[in-house]
This record gives sequence, C-alpha cells and structure tokens, in this order.
Amino acid sequence: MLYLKKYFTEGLIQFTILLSLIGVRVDVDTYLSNQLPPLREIILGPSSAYTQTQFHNLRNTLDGYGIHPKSVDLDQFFTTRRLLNEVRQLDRLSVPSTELNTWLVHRDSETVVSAGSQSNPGITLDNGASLEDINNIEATPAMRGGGGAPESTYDLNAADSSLGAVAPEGNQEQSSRGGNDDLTKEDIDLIDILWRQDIDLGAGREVFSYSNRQKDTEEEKPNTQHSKDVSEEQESWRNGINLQGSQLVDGETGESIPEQLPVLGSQTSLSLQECLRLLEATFPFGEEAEFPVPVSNQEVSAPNEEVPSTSQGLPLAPQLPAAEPQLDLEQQWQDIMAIMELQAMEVNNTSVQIVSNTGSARNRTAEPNPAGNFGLSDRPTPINQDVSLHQASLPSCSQDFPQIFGPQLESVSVAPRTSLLRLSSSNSTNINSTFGATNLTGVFLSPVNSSSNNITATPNLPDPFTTLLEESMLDEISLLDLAMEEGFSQAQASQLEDELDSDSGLSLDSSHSPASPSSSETSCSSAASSSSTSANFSEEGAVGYSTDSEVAAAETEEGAVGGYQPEYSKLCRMSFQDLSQFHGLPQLNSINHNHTYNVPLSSAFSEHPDLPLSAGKKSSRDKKLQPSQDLLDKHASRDERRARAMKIPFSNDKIINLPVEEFNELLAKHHLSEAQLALIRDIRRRGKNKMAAQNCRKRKLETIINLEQGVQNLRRDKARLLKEKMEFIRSIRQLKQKMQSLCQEVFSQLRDEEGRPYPPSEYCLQYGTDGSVLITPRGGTAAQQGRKPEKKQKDKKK
DNA sequence: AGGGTGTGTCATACC
DNA sequence: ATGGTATGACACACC
Repeated sequence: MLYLKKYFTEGLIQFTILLSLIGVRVDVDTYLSNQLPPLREIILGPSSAYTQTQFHNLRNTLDGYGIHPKSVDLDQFFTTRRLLNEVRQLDRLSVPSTELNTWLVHRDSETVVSAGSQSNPGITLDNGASLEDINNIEATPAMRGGGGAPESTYDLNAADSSLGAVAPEGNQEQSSRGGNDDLTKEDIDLIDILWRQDIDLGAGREVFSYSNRQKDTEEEKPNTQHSKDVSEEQESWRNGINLQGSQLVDGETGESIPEQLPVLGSQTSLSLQECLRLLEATFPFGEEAEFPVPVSNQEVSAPNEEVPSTSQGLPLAPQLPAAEPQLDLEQQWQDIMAIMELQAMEVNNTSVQIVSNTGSARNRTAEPNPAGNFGLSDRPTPINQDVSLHQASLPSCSQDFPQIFGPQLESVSVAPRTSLLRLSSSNSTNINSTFGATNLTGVFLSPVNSSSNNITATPNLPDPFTTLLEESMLDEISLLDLAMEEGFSQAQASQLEDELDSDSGLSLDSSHSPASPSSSETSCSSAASSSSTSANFSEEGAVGYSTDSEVAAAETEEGAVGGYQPEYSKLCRMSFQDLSQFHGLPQLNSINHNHTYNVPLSSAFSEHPDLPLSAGKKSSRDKKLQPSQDLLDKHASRDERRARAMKIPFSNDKIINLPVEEFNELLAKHHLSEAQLALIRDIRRRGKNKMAAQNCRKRKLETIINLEQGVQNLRRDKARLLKEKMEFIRSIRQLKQKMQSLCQEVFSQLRDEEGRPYPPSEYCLQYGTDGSVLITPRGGTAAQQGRKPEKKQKDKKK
C-alpha cells in the first residue's frame, strides 16, 4: 500500500509538473479533497467513509454476498444498491478533469487556430458562449464603440465580430479590455486577417445581430403594425437566417445555402505550440479559475465572476443590453452545463452509443474543476489527466462554425460535467428570447436521445455538437431565460449542484451523541455489580442488563458450570440473519445457529435480583478457566453467557425464535425457576428486539434508497421533459424557418398589377383562418409607395 | 485521542 | 392482558 501510495503520489506530482509546464494549472488539493476519493485514499490513506466497517464493505462487496453474518439478509438490498451505483457511475464522471485537450482547428483556406486547454474553463464555455456571441455580436456595436477601449485593431475585429472569430481574438479583446494584453502583434495581425477573411466570405455581422434577434419574438406575432424601416426588412430575413440554423444565408436573397459550408477546403493547421501560444494569449493559464473578465463598457461584470470567453472571441457584454451583464451569461452557461450534466447523467443511454458509433469522436465534456474551470475532457476517461490534441476544422466564416464542427466532431456528445456554480437569479432584461436558452439547452440535450425523439432531426445535423453549434448560432441565447423557464431558482440550483456533486451513499442518521451514561441501567447494573456475584445473575435475569463486571461474573460462573462450547458463541452472536425466516422451523435453528447449550439446568436461581445465588454455583474452577475458552467466551453475547450462567437448558435461538406456543411448551417442559424464566423472557424480548432493530435499520436504509431512487427518477423525468421541450422548440423553429422560406418564395413570385414585386420589407403575409393568405403592407410603407393592400389567394403550401 | 459506524439494548408506543 | 413489533435514544466496540 505504501508503495502504491508513493507511486501514485509521485506520478501525480510528475504529471502535475508536466501539465504546469504546458500551462495547465493543476490543483491537486481540490482533487484530493473531494474529487478523487480513491486517489485521496491512496495518497492520504483510507478514511473511515470508505473503509472500516463491515457495513460499508457489504455495500462494496462485489456480488453483494459475503455479508456480515450478523447482519440481516441484506444481500439483495445491497446488491441492488451496488448495481444502482454502478449504473450511475457509468455515466458519471467522478473525476475532475485536469486533462489538456488541445483542439487543433483547421480553417478553410485560412490559418486560424482555435485551441483550448482542457483545464481552462474558457474552451467549452468558450464554444457555448461563442455561439451566443455570434448571435449577439452585433447587438450593441455602438456600445462597443462608445465605451470600449480604443484599440484600433480590435475595433476592426469588433466590427467583424459576427464572423466567428476564433476564441483568441474575442478573448483577446476581452482580455485587452480587462487588462490582459498578452497578444502579440503577430497574433493580432493573424486575427485581423482572419476576421477580414470572414467578412470576405459574405457573413454579415447583422446575421447574428443580437438586437435583431431581440426582435425575433416580436416578429413571430402577426405584425401588420410593425414599423417598416429597412432594418425591419433585414430583421425578417435575419430571423429566417436564425431559424435556419447552421445554414449559410445569402446576404442578398436570404436563401439558405446549407451545402456550401460543410465543405472543408484546404486546411491550414497551426502547430501545437502556436495553438498554445494563442490559447495562452487568450486565456492566461496562470490564473486558476479566474477567467479574463472583460470589462464591458457598462462595467456590468463583477470582478470576481467568471466570464465566458468566446471562441469567436467576441465579448459578450457589449453585445448584451446593459442590464444583462456577462456574468449572467456565464452563470446561465453554468446552468446549462448543469442541466446538461443532469441530462447526461440521467438520460445518457445514448451517450455511449454515440461514442461507439463514431469511434474516434471524442466526447466533449465541459467539466469544471473545483475551482470552477471549464474544460474539455473525455468523459470515459476515468481520470482525466491526459493531454490530448484534437483536431477540428474551423470554417472561414463564423456561420460555418456549426457545420464545420458537424462533420469533424460528429457525434461528439456534449456532456458537461459541471456543477452548478450558482444560478443567476437576476432578472435580466433579455427575456425576449424565449427560445434562446432552451434551444441551447436542447442542443446539448438533444444528443442524448436525438435518435429517438428528435422530431425535426435533420440528417445533416446528426451529432450533438453540431446541433449545439447550430442551435447556438441560431437562437437568441438567453440562459437566464432558460433558468427562468426551467424554474431554476438559486436554491434549486444549489440543490441540484449538491445532487449532482454528491452522490454520496447512505448516511444514516445515526446520531452518536456521547450522551452521559445517566441511564438507570448503568446505575442499576452498577448497583448490581456492587452486590455479590450471586446476586448478579439474579439481577441480570430480572433486569436484563449487566455491566461488564456482571458479565465477567457470569463468565466465571459459566466456567464453573462448564460443558459449553464457547467457540460457537461468536457465530451465535452473529447469527441473526433474518431469523424470521426460521419461524416455524426450529429445527433449523440448531443448524444455522449452533447454540449447544446442552447444559442441564442446575438448581433454580432466585428470581429476585436481590436474592443471592447459592455459593455453590460459583466453584473455584471459575478462576481456572482456560484462557482460550475465556477468550472465545468473551465473544458470546451477554444473554448467552447469562443463559449459560443460569443454566438455561435450551439455546437462545430457541428462546428467541420459537413461536409463542412452542416457546410456552418448551418452558412448560422444563421446570425453571422464576429467575430462569425471567431471564428467558428477557432473552426472548431482547432477541426479538434485536431483530426488530435490525429490521428497522434495514427499513431505514431501504427508505433512503427508495427516496434516492425517487429523486433519481424525478431528475430523469425532468431531464427528459427538458429534452422534449428543447426538441419541440427546435421543431417550432424549423417550422418557422420553413415558413419564412415559403414566404420568401411567395414574395419572389408575387407581382402587383404593374408587374412589380412585393418587397418583403414592405409587405407581409397574413394568414386567415380559412386558409387565405393576405398581403398587407407593413405599417405605412406600402401606402407611401402608393400600393394598396392586395389580397391574394395562395396555394396552400403547408 | 477523537470521530464515524455498526450493533445491541432499553424504553416506549402501538398493534 | 399479553406478546410482538417499531423506533428513538443510548452505550459500547471497533476501526
């Protein structure tokens, strides 16, 4: 054990050093403290929680057998418990992630690298946040420009922020504003080039405009009264874009061009060093859990709060309304992660399948270390302390992002292992995006069981990660909204966190308060012990309680009696294995509980405690009790010793387990003294009570197990419902997308009397209950142009 | 030495 | 009334 301990310790230290060399912070203490019980045990030695008692060992018994003979029949119980735990552990990652997953991202026709450190919370969160960022990127350009730092280079980046900038940039921007200026000019130039290339690819920032998305919900309503400025037109099309998920959208026609994006062009990969350099520039590794907190113009970010960096490198705060600080998004993300974890844990039946199906696909796991870091880890890895280099493709355009990851990271299951840090209960103003958060969640959740329940699952978006990215790209992500929708309160979040984090076993409410021994028993027994030894037996028989002195006296008495088989005493003492099953089968008692109390009943004792026993009972041979016999006899229960001392002619098992009728017959057959009868009754009472106590404890455990199971079931149901909700939302979104495309088609074909087309920016379609479609101008725009609303009956296309 | 855990036992209530 | 059961509380042993 010591060797093993040393081995592990040294190995961990070396590994830690190795990780630290590459910039990954490893907090061993946290692992030792609560994350790795086995390791901790190896290093620090066993703790009582994991070792020691037979009771725990029972739970850990491989097959549930080999149970302590003293216990009642808990085999099935513990086996069930064990199996349950095993099943749970199948999808639970009980080990913190210190692994470094470096993602070598290839970009089409470009040299963009998005590398992430596993131990760095930014990456996973990064991606997620980036999704948001992409959508929100355009929200508040004025805010960005207005209060933002005046870095010229980054201003340009900010202008291109919608183009899916890689993480370093956004973080760099954040970092620079937050005081982290680690990017070299080379990096900046590279980023700048990439941004420009993104622009060249035709991705407009407004595509993911947050403000536009903010109007999305309004757009959903029949908006004949809508304002009709140009931006509104764009808005409607942007909505279409948003609804289209990962599809590219033609900036002019608004048509989705889904097929173009997944194509991976020439890929230029950066070296690992470069990745790390960029990564490091983006995420200063030295700062443990503290993530570079971008200082938004509004300074809404709490200094201590983690702020999700974005792989797109887009600061969140500037894109959000001032009322919604970045930390909200961060917390929302954490909530999402928690939900996903719950989902993965509860509904993860397919997670393994996903892995198996894709083979090389790596599970993408957002796993916070105790410090709250998020990172990428491979879920199946028991101890995520490896450094892995992944490769991924990054589209040249931010819009490609989802699709790029689709083929590359197909079937990458997002199973974040994050505990809810804290749910932000703040009511952000960004509640308009009803679907945003839930969609995002759905993105994460859907992979779990997308094959079965995904109503609108598209063949080209099979994998969870792709879906995630897609959804994130499309949706207005309001994690707060998610939290609100899901009814998560802070208390619930913390509770969920506890539930997720601590899957601790049973903790019986065994209050072992060292109460003062003020019970009457003690005093009574003390008094009895102070009395003569002969009186001790009477006392025991009457009171049914004896101190060690009494027992010792009884033992000496037994020695005088002789003829016992002390070697059975231990077995007999532990022989309460569901003795109830032996009711009515007294013959089995002697088999399972080999009490050979064949000592003939001696002279009757005085039943009265005070009545002294005859001195003859205590022969001088008591003192000559052989040590081995004495030792063995010490293991006998007190009642057994008392019975032997009192020369009870039958076994305690019989006394205890015989039915009342047989028991009475047995008593009638023997002429017993009152003291013996009293002792027998006490033995029976205590024996019954002992079994009752065992049963009671067993029931207590079962109750706890059942409650635990109920909690699990409820959590599973919750996760399932959440997933269903996400799927419904996604379906609705896709329907909306389809609707918009149809509208677009309608408008493209519609002509007025003069043959002029109806610009969608000026007209909208209204759908009558009778199936008619009415073209109505948006506000007064049409009127200004002299066109009259025209009602046309359109073919039913839906 | 102190705490956690399991077990036995008692007291009490209840059936 | 008696016997059995259930359970909280306590003491003790063991680790």
